[in-house]
Amino acid sequence: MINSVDRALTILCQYSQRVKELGITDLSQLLDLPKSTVHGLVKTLEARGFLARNAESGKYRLGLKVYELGMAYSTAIELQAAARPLAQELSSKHGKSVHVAVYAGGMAVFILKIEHREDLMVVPRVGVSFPAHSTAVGKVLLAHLPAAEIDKYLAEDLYPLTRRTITDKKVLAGELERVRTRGFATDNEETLNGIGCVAAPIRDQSGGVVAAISLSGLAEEILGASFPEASRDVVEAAGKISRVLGFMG
Amino acid sequence: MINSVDRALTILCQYSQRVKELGITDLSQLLDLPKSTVHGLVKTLEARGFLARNAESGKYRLGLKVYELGMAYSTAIELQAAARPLAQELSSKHGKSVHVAVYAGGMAVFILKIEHREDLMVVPRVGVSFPAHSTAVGKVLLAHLPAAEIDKYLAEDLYPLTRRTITDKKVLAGELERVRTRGFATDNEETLNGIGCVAAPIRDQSGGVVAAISLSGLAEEILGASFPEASRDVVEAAGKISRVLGFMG
DNA sequence: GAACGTCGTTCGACATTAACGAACAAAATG
DNA sequence: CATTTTGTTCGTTAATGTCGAACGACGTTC
Repeated sequence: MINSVDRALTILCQYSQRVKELGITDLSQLLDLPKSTVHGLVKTLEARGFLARNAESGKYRLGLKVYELGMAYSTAIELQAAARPLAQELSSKHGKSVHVAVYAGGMAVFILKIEHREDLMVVPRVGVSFPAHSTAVGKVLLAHLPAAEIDKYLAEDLYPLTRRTITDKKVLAGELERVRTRGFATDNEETLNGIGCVAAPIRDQSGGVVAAISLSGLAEEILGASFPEASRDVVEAAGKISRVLGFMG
Repeated sequence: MINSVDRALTILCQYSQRVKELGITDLSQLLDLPKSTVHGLVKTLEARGFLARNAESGKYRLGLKVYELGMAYSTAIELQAAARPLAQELSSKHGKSVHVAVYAGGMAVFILKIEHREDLMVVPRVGVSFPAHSTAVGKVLLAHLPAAEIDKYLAEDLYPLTRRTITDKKVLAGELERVRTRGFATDNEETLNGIGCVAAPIRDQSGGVVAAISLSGLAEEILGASFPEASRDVVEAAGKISRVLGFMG
């Protein structure tokens, strides 16, 4: 692991959809490094277009190169191509939002969203991430990780997002076991109050789970009267997408 | 400029929408560096999620972190928010595709596309870049760069994309001057045979040109009978978007 | 309007450490 | 089964990234 490279990447990781601008001093505090060290790293990132300086504030934003590369992220492109038509179909049949997410570092990162109505905006925009232990897609992805990875996740703090978020390791471990046997996961107001989700795993030709698809709506609806149909359709859509990706079920 | 960081970023820059996977050996040849050096850099990039290893091929792809950061590229988010409604309006009025692009390193990078019909797919997907000297948006962006930057661009080879691409420095310099005085640029089959575009500059509160918007269609249509209306509407849309961004014209 | 604080930037000395090539193992290829 | 190419490891060396202090440029405040 190369020190300076790791630090440069850590600088980039400070940015998010919420954190748009950071100055040299901000970064030197965040990384706990001398300003001169950060300066050198930032200037290198700027020269390659990974950071761009805001003329008025003097602070740095993410550069265009980051955007270009982000749009070249082939995994998302391929998953989107495979999932979009079936996700659209699922969404319009139920009149609810559909999301597709992948796993990374304890988070479910959303790479596709299809919203049926603007009034129920669950995921602000593609690219954001939610904790794996509270969301339905997160639980699906978590449940199919290697055992060692699951243990690592369970070892960390299961922080609550709502009153219903599962914060007990034993309970979550049992829930993940249920996800594997049932073939789908639920989120009963564990991430957002009033919102419920049902999610199922998407597999590729290797048989491994590469993503998860979910249907979201009011918890009382989706986990109530329409639950049998919703869970069936989500699992079915996930299966169809998996087959598009080359999975031989 | 820090050597190792620069090299790591260069590795990332090897990837594009066309180049999805690269192995250690591929990269060591591309960068003309020993394999062991590349190996260290790649492992660092992988540890931070900027690269991900494909289990079957053993080669490396862009990692999810790149996607997350790309979706956090605030410049594009803000421009998209400001431009989308007006671009949509422009597109549906003319029944043609509309694009918005920004400038970086001699290229026009597309950050928004609104297609009216699927049969006329000019820009494959957002995030791709086209040469600045052949496209209408490119000429607009080029024309409003600092003089030193323009000279630098003109000093390089103006490679042709079609028979009509401007490859002469003097001619292009004159064309850029016309773009500044007229307030818009055209692309008369200079990028793609049969395709014509009209583009105008988008400015922010500082008055500087931050992006360009274009209307594309069959060259004989858009640069023929509908040219007066098309150029007027594109310039008008660009002006409205500029005002949304805080420009006081 | 002057003094202060804060910002990004430059510089040089020091010691860390990134870079390299060779040798290794592992897998694909014929 | 031989051969080539892959990714990986290791140890040495000199290159170079790191750091703190000092600088100049803004913006703010009293």
